[in-house]
Amino acid sequence: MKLPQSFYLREDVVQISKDLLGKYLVTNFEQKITVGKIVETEAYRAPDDKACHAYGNKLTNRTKTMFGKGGTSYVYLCYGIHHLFNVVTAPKGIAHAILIRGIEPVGNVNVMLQRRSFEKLKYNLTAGPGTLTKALGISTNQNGVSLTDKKSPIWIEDRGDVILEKNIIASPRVGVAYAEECALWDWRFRVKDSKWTSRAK
DNA sequence: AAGAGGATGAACT
DNA sequence: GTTCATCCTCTTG
Repeated sequence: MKLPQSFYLREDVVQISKDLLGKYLVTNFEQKITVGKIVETEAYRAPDDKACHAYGNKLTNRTKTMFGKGGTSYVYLCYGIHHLFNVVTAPKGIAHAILIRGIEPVGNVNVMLQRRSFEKLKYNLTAGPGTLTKALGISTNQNGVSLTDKKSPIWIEDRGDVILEKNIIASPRVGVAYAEECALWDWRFRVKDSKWTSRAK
């Protein structure tokens, strides 16, 4: 079943990041439904997190999506190449977001292979925030869309999988060395033993 | 108006 | 381990 708005409106973005592990990210573009099980996430939290785009509650044309109501998508272009998909959480006005960093392909895998120009299935099909968006067909066109509307092309499902706390590995976030002391926070979460997470650096 | 740099990935040596 | 593709966003003047 589709996660309800209440799931996203909570204010503990770190807890929600862990809750998202084992949930299913689904997209539906051009009548092609693709599904991936979430196995890696990262939390970002304004105003105190220096790694967050909205650090200090900085409001710009880009970050305004993060201030929206929990349960919307935040997609932005990274390095001019990669479209990174985030889930906005907390009530409107609080800029929290969760970057989806890794999924395990489980539905319509052949469509994902096509989108990535892969001949056959390999672990790097969907490991990493820039690759999974390509496999699922997500781009900055979907910035700000709802994840809970009936007609939304992106949503997240709970299919009953439970990831035990002991099977969640927490570590520092990747690529945020500039964030000083916040770079050490263990806000990156992944499912232990999953082969579909991005490689640690 | 211009310039620097980024929540990365892939292809190199 | 290193390099580079590539463009939007934000800061500065």
